[in-house]
Amino acid sequence: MFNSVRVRFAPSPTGHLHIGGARTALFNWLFARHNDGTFLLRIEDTDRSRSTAEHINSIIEGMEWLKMDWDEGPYRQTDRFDIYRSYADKLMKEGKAYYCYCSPEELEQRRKEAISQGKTPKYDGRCRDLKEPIPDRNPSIRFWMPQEGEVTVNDLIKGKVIFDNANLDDLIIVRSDGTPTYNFTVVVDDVDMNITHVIRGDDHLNNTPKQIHIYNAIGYEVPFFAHLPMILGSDKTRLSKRHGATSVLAYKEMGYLPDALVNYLVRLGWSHGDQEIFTREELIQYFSCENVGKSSAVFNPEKLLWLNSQYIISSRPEDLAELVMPFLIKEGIMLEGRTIDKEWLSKAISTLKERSKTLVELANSLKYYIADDIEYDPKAKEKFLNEKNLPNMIELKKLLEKLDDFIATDIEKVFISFVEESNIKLGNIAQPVRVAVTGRTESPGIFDVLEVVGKEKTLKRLEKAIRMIETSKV
RNA sequence: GGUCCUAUCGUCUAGUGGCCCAGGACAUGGCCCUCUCAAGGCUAAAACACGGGUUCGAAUCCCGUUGGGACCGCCA
Repeated sequence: MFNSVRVRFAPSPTGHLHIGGARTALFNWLFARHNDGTFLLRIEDTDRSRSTAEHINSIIEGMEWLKMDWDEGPYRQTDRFDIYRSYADKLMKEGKAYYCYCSPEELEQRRKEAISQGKTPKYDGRCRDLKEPIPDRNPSIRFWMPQEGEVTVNDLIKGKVIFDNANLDDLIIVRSDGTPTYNFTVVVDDVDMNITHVIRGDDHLNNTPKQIHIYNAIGYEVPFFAHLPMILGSDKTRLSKRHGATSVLAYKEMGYLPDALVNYLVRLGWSHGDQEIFTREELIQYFSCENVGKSSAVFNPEKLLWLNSQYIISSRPEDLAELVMPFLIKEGIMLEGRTIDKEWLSKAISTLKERSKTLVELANSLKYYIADDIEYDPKAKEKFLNEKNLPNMIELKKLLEKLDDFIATDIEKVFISFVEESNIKLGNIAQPVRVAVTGRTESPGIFDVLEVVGKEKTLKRLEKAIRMIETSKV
């Protein structure tokens, strides 16, 4: 039994935080929070040539955006080389590791040969019993893997998985330049950081038996393992750039809500009966490795989009007003630094919530509320802003001018009585007005639109439309 | 090629031997609501990969086949 749960997310900063990584992080985070444990962030940057500070920042930004807070770290493996060194020395001293003088080129050549002969490429162990160093060569350090027997991985998700030791390679734990390698650093760190549960992608399942042997050699108890199924693209191959956006921050820019992404990601592989939408609290309360599926899942952008629209619908307009602000500026709908009446904006948003699937869509719809002037959609203009509708528009404008309280219920009364008196359908007047005021054929209910746009702008826009029709008449 | 994982509607999944001639959700079609567009409601079509066992009984357990995926680096 362990005292308390300690889990970690250990990304390599060779790219942005992507969908797959984010889900791994999320499951770790949920597991920690559910068990009242500790969640740590560890940057695995031992590959110095491919790791960048920019990616570290981007990963952290992604984590923060998704509101997955960590209790310890971020640790960086490059800060911990002394620790790996001491463990490597210990293994050398105990005869559990040895110097290997084979050069990468030689190894590569032997590997190619093995493959061409149809054999499994495997290190032949030729340096194991070397008594004398080979001069003028910097050796790497290899771990002496047991050659007989088997290891079993007791996986919380996959169950019991048995590996034959004979298939395991003597892997390099320290490169010839003195830097440690992945399979060694993970074990040392997980031991050193008292990790109780290793939750990661199942692409690591095959590494696990090797790591277990390293745990044994170092003399530490192995943690629990949970290997998560992969996320695939629509063609069932590993999710990559080919499948569209894979960076978490790209979804931020496309106007997705972090909670929606989290909700979508958690349902890829995990379920709780038939429930589709969860609050964070529910996720933390319900999450368990037992309910994680074993098979890989295909990433489905349409369902994510639907979830996002659901989250927008259930958000408070005031909150959406804050969230949409950067998009209004980015889309050039609002000038940076210009102030806007928050209460009015919230009212506008409440009419738009259920027709916006993303914050970008919301911002674009907000355009006809905020802008001083509107542009007509050419087709809409042609169909509704014409001579046929002109008399009605003129008449309605007159009636609206007389209205003191420019609120939806009163506006509606004006429309209804006008429609009854002139014996036309509501649509016959609503659509031309809609185009005159929004420039489009689709919008929230016209009475609400007019109220939000306000009397002054409404009349101005109607006037403009009327004049435009009149001048084009000649 | 070797090793390992995996297999329910197009997709995400419920299902842990009888409650299942398989339920929910996205997407798709139809209808309702309606000033447009949505949202919402109703509804339709849509799956246990295949073959053997075990069992009174199998989507569920076992074996095989096939399909899919991952790993086999001085990458992580």
